[in-house]
Amino acid sequence: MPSRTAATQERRARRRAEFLDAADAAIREAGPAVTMADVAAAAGVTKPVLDRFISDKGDLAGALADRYVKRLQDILDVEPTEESDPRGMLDRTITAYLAFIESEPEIYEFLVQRAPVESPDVIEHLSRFTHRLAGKVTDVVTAELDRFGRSTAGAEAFAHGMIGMVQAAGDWWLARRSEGEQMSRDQLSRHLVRVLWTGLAGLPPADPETT
Amino acid sequence: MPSRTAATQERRARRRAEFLDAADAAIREAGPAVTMADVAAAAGVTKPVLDRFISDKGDLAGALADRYVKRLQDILDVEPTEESDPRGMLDRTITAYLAFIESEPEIYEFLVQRAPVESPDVIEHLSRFTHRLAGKVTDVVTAELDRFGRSTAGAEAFAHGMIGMVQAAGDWWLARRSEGEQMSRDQLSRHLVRVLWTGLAGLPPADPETT
DNA sequence: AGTTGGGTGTTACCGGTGGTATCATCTGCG
DNA sequence: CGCAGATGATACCACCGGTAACACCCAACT
Repeated sequence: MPSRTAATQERRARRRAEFLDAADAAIREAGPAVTMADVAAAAGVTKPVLDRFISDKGDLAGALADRYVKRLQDILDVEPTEESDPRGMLDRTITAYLAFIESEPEIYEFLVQRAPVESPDVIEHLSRFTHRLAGKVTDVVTAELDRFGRSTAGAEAFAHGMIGMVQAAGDWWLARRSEGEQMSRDQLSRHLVRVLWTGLAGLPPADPETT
Repeated sequence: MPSRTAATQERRARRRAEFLDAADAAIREAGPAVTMADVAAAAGVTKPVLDRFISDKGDLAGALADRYVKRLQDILDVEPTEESDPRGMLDRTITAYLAFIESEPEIYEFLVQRAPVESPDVIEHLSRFTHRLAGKVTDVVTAELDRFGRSTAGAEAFAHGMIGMVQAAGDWWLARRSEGEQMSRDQLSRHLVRVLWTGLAGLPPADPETT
């Protein structure tokens, strides 16, 4: 009867989650360059205990990346309003993204700068996230291009570039946020949407001999 | 008379450059995750000798970043052709950038992923580079916006976003480059230019406009 | 009850990497 | 020759990630 082991596994999972919480707190407090000892200390235990639940640093980075990515995904997964206006959705998505990086800069930095060098797993994770996101964007963009009668050939490249544009503009905005008067989150989002949306119209018409 | 010391300093500088060459070679051979010992071995000496000329890993990363950034800057500093067509310059710049990351992927990865975590110096370096580049782009963009009679308020955000778009699209293209038939460097560049250039027209006021 | 075994904790250690102190050697030059 | 400074190497330290070994606790079985 595995009632014992089942309960144990339950506990293990909960414990692991606690350690991830501790890591989360440690990152927020000590910055993105946390050590395993820091995390263990934040959880009130010593290293080997931590290791029983989190195999190595790659595992930690992977698990945290998973959490953060899920959170980000939830945040970015804006409800398609009744009329499902793609441009409005894009605006809301970008605004949500900016709000995220603004509220959790340490975590953001850990996620995109520190974690990937710890394990290829994280790279894979982030890459998959980006691709899922780019996939959605590609769908929306492709639909819109069809509506405009434009070639959809470069839709995927455009989607990836679009994500990069939002990220870079977000980094810039985040770094400048404190200096003097700066554009608001909503202003930046609207600005980017405007540029990107109009950029769509720059794609060539759908007849052959494109790109 | 400091002829002795002057000659020595000359030698020191040359030696340092040799070690940087060795580091360069080591990165190309062993990937972006080089250790100081690797570099020392590549230069045919032991660690402490290396340390006499390169104070620490941050120094190494900084010096390499400096080199690579200079090279990239030279590459991106396309000659303004007689008619100084801004759109053509943008196209040539992007193409040159893509050629760089395609020819030196290890160095590119070291520069943007590994080196920044080694020292804030590198972050500063890259940040300055990006800002210089964004400054130039901002100038061009602002001029163009003026020509179109558009607001230049978001020109800087646009410039940074634009760089991010090119980088993200470049990463995507680089990763997919080997898989199946993929768009060529020139195609991607043209594609991005088209999108970005038209995006300019999406910038707001001055008067109501199309779509 | 007592024993037993899995879960939980700690101390002590290893291997690797960045960085340094100390000592040996070579070179140029009066 | 003999000195000084530059150049070299060995041996070491500190820190971090990771692990082995051992000690405790508590529930379950007999």
